[in-house]
Amino acid sequence: MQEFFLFSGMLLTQIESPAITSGIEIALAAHTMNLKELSKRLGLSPTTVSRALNGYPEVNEITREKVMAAARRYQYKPNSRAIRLATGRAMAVGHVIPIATRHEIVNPVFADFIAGAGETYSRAGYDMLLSIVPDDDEEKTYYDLKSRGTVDGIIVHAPRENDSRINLLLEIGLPFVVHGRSTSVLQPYSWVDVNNRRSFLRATDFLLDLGHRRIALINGLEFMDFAIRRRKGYVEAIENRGFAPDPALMASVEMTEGQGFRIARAMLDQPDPPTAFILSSMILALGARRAIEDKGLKMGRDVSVVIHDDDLSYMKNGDDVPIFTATRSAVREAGRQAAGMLLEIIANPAPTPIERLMEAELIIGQSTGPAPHRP
Amino acid sequence: MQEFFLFSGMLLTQIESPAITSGIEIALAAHTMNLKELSKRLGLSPTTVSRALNGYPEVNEITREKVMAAARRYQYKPNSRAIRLATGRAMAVGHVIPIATRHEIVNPVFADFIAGAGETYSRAGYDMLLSIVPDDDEEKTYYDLKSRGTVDGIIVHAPRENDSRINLLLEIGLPFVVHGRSTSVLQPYSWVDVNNRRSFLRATDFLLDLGHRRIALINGLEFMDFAIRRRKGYVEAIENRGFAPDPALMASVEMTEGQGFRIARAMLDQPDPPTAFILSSMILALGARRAIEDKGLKMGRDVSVVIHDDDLSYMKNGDDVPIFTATRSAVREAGRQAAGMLLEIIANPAPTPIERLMEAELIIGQSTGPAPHRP
DNA sequence: AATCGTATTCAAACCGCTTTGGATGCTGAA
DNA sequence: TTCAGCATCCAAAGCGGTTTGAATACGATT
Repeated sequence: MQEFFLFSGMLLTQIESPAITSGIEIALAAHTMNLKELSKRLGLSPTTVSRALNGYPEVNEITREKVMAAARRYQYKPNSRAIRLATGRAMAVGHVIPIATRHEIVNPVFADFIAGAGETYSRAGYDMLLSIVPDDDEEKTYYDLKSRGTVDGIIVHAPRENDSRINLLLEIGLPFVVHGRSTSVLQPYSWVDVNNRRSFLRATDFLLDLGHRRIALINGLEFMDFAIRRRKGYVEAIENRGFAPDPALMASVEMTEGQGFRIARAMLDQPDPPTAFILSSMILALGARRAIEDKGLKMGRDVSVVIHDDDLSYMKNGDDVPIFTATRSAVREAGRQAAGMLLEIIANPAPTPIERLMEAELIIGQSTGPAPHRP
Repeated sequence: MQEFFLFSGMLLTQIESPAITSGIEIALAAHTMNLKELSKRLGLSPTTVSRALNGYPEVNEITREKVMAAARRYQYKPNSRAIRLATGRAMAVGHVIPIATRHEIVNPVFADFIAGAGETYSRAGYDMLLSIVPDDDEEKTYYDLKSRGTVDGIIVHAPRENDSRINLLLEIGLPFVVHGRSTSVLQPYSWVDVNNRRSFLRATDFLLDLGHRRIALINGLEFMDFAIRRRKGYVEAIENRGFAPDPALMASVEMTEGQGFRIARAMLDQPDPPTAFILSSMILALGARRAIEDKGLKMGRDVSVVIHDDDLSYMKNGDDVPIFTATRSAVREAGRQAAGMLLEIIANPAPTPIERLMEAELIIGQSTGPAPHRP
């Protein structure tokens, strides 16, 4: 390395000797082709080369061509660490995935959300940083990310009803977009969310219109904001018709197949069982369907089921005809949107936060039908 | 900003005036507390402060205490961009997630694998970089990651039977660990894998021992290396008993619920239907179970099912008693292992690659039973 | 011919840290 | 008393880019 610098130092004064330069080309190209080297080869200053490559106007077009050609030829790629230090931008966005310390569940929608976001980032030349953090020291993570300058912004996942992370991020001034909302937070902030309340209101209405009166809700854990909103929609629809929601038909659980099965079975075993289920996820629904069929009932005839469908790529709701009637909202698209918004906010720190409310579409599948007549 | 620097320049000459320093403390602390500032406050050189914080021996313990205290007090966090440039290390690991351009499926095991890996990284102070890349320009991504110095190493996901990525990575000299293996690659490389062949051999053996003779295999797409190995194990077990595998009982599909349903139903509709299924994933199994029950058959009695269970956190195979008999291998643990190996390789580039073969355990659930007598 | 504006290029400072190669002062052996 | 050796500390040179503030050349203007 020492030698290398000495030698390249010599080159500086002997730049006109093609014999020497061409001799070294191969040996060095393999090692490190950096700006200094490249400009030396070109007989230009690093300033000009940098500008040529970055499209600044104050450089002769002919020179620019030459520089571009040389960059291609020597496969010059600017060192991202140097760029980051020099520009003061991290060119990276953080996704902090909390892992509930009690039950180590990784939310399955992350995969698709992140896939969507990733598309946006790579198009914009941004990196995506993933932090898997036990949910108790999540705030410390945000603080660190900010003060070490590792990222330019953050996506907040899985907001709770009153999520302290939002205030923290506002305080420390790290740009962020929330995937979802946090009801009790009063300060304005940017978010992308599905209209959960409305989705579940419509789903419930749909079932009510079919004549169902015993409609069960199997929801996600209700410290999560989305779950609260969904329950509100469900309750609202029932009360709109002058009925009272039955607590025995409302459950709030971890969204696994097993829980879906367990709760659905328990409800079906009640004296006055539900004739319809509304479920917060496809995975819950798979369990519920099992419970229904275990009881010798047929889904869509004896028991109706409506789900919320995040349209996960590996968990499609039927390939042609949807199996489940569902309120569908593609989480991947939400990922794209959130990422786009965040980059926008980073680029020009917005005066007013951006809010994007996506409506889920109600798609009719084979899992719903008119309420059966009571025996 | 201009002003700030001017002012802090004055401080240099007036360091002994506590009145002034304390006056500025708050105003500045909020903005940027960097090494230069911190050392100025301490009346020490950046060299010493840096060494004190990084635990170098050539610094007086009393000085070190003071430095540590000041760092805490001013909440000094070294800028990660600067560290990275200065040390030449990225302190980051890349996970390149290929998205099949045709069918945009995100492999659901990624979430848990990455959760496992993430634990290891954050303990070691490494960042995790996620690149979601259409699988056609995946190689370009690796090349970029290397030459821009964005990461110190890479985890290769979802290797195919003859995966060109491995040779590429060996060539460009970027440390990596493969999650899985690539049969046709001859050069040695580091990997973590489940013994897929053996798992499926045991699963098949188990069913054969129960008297099953018509055992169907619903496998993942067989350009994937793991799928090939699983099929080998299945075929081997059958041939070991002097039987011939029946192509009509072997399918290779995308691992979705829908495909599981479709293939299982088609097989059950054959004249000589299978009495048992071996399935490459839990999600396939959910579909197969639906097909079985749709036919009025009972899983575990009329039709046996064995699955491979990656032990995904949101897709547990029963909470107490396993629902499916399964060859289980926790993908999250694989993530931890792979990450650990990669960091090890980065720390001291190993002379010989590390290989870790994990055995899956066969757990007996409620989905298997003796082969029913033929009518 | 002198002056000016414009186009083009460059030297040097800077981003915020690490690390090399001395300095400095003090202790204890010769 | 002298000097090697050790403990501490520091100035300055990187790391590999970007960016500021000039310098230079040249055709156009007056």
